Amino acid sequence: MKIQQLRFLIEVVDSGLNVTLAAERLFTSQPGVSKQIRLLEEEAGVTIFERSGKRFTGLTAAGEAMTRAARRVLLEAENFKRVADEFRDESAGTLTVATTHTQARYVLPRVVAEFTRRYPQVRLAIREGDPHRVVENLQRGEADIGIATEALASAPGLVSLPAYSWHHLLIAPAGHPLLAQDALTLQTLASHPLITYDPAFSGRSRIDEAFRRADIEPNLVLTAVDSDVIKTYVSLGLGVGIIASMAFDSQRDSGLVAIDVGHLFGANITRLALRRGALPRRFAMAFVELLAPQLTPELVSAASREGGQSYDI
Amino acid sequence: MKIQQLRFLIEVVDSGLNVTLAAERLFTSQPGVSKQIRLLEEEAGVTIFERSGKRFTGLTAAGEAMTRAARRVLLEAENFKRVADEFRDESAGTLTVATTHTQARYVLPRVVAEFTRRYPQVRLAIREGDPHRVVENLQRGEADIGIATEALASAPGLVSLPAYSWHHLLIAPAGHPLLAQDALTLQTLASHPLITYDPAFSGRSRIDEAFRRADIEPNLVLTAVDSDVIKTYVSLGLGVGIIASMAFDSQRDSGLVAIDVGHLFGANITRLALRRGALPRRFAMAFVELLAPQLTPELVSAASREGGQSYDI
DNA sequence: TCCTATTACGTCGTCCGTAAGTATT
DNA sequence: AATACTTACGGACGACGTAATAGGA
Repeated sequence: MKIQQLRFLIEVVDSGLNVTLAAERLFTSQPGVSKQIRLLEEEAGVTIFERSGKRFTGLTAAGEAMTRAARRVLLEAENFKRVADEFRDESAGTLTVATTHTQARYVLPRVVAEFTRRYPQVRLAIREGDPHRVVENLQRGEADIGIATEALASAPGLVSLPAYSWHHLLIAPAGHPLLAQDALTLQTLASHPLITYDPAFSGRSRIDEAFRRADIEPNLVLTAVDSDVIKTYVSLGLGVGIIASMAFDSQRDSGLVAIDVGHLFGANITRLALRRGALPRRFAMAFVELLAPQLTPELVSAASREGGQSYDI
Repeated sequence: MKIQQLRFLIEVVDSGLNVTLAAERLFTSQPGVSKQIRLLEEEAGVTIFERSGKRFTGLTAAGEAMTRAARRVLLEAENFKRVADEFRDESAGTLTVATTHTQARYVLPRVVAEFTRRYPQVRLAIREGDPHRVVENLQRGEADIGIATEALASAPGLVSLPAYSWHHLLIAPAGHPLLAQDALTLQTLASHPLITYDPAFSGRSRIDEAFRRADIEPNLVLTAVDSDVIKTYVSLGLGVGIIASMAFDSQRDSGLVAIDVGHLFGANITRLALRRGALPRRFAMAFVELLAPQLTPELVSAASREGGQSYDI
C-alpha cells in the first residue's frame, strides 16, 4: 500500500468516480490511476468500486470505509509534511484565508497589516466568497483558515471556534427622521425602505429571523454582498441600511449616521474554522491570535485535533 | 515521502538510534535504511538526527516532532489495512491478548471458550506477562488488547476502560484459627505468616497500601506470580494466603477455605486497554464484550479514537 | 458512435543488496 | 582495533506514459 494509491483513490471518489477526470486533476495518465486502484484492491483483497462492466458505478461498503480510512492517512501525511515545513523555515510558507467580503474589507486589514509585518516571508492569500464557498475551500484543503459568521459551525470535517461578536447598525443619511426616534422597533423599521445584505451573508439570517418572528414583512428595496454598496445607496436616499457594526466608520462615512440596533436583531458571532485534524502552522495560529486574542495557539492546536468523528467499519 | 521511510525512521528511533539494529528488525540492509533516512531528511529539508560524525547521537527538535507525526501516519496506515482485513474476511485474523497470569488462568478461559466457538477462524494468541509487559506489548502494537489490574490506566499511548471489579480473599487450610475470627483486622492478619502476589501483580499494590496506611508490617513469607502457587503453599501450612476473588473455586480448591477480605484491602478494578487511535477489529470488540458486557462495541470503538494527545511542533 | 476503463508494452526511476570506505569509541 | 554509518555500484522491480483494445451509454 502506497500513499499515492490512497491519493488516487480519494481523487477518483472526489471526481465522482470518474477515473479520467481524476487522472487529469492528478496530472498523470488515466491508465496509471486505473492500474494503481486495481493494485490497491488486489493488495487489500477487497473490491472498492462497484463496476458495471468497465464503468465505476459506486463504492462498495468496504470502499466507503476504506475511503474514510484513506482520508485519515492522507491527512496525517499532510500534517507530517507541515511539521517538516515548520522546522525548515519557521517563518516562511503560504497562508490562505477564506472569508467573506465584510471580514476581508473591515476586519482583516488591521490583522493582515500586523501579520505581514511580523511574518514578511509568509505569502498571504485571501480568498473571498460566500460562507458556503469558505466551507468548501476549507474542506478541500485549499484554505488554512476560514472566517465567517454563517455556515461554519455545523460544517462536517471542520472545527470552528468563536472569534468575536458583533451586532447590526442602522445607517441613514444625517437628518433622517428614523434617527430621531427614541425606541426603535421592527415595526417602525418596516415602514421604511430597507437596504441590507444578500441572504447567507453577514448575519442576514438574524435579520430575517427577527422580522419573521415578529410576523412583519420588511420592505427590502435592495440587497448587496457588500457594505459599501449598501452605504452608497443609503447616501443616495434610496432607503435606510442595516449593516454589520464593524463596517461603519464615523470618520470615513461622514454624511451617514449609525445607530445600534443590536436589541432588534441580537448578537452575531463570527467564527473561525479549520479543517478537523489538520495541524495549523505556527504562523497560522499567530494569524488567528491577531484576529481573536482569546484564541491562543494552544487552544487552536487542541481544537484542530479534537473530536475526530468516529467511523465504523 | 514514502510510508516505508517513516517506518524506517520510527524503527531507528525505537532501536535507540542504532541503524544497524533497526535494519535487522526490519529484515533489510543497513545501508538501505541509512539511505532512506537521508532521503527523508533531504526531501523534508530538515535534519532529523543529531550526529557526531557518523554516529546518531540524538533527535533534533524537528526530529522529535516528525517522529510523533510519523507515528500518527503509520497508525492510520495500519488502520487502513485493518479496515481492508475486516472486509476481506469479517471473521478471520489474529487476536493477540496481553494479560497477566491471574486473568489468563481464571478469567479468560470462559471468555476464550465462547470466543473460539463464535469465531473459529480467528487465531487467538495470549501473551502472559507482568502488567508492564502488557503495556509494552500494546504500545509496540504486538498485542491488540491488554487486560490487567495495574499499570494500564496511566500508560501513555493507550486508552483503558474498566472491565470488572473484584476483591481479595483470605485462604487458609480448613480449621485454621483465623477462619473462626469474627471481625478480621489487618492487625490480626499481620500476626500470621502471609503468602500473596509478587509486587506489581493482581492488586498487590492495594495490599501494601492498606498495611502501610495502618502502619503495620505484614509478615510475608512467600510471594508468587501465580495464585496456584500461593494455594499450594497455603495447603502445605506455610501460611495464610491472600488471593484474588476470581482465583478461588470452592469445588476445585477443597481443603482450603476462603473468606472475603474486601473490607481490608478495598476493591480492585481490572482494566482493559487498547492502543490509542488503533481501530479494533470487530472480533476484538466481540472479545471485549464477552469479557465485560458493559463495554459495547460502540463504546470501545469511540474510546479507541478519543483524546489523541495534542502534540505541538 | 462516443466515452471510458483495461490491456500491452517500453522506458525510466528508484529501491535494495553487496562491497568497500571512513569516522568514532 | 572494533563498531557503525556512508558511499559506490549493479540488478531488479515497479511506476508511468503511449498506444491499442474492449465494453457501456
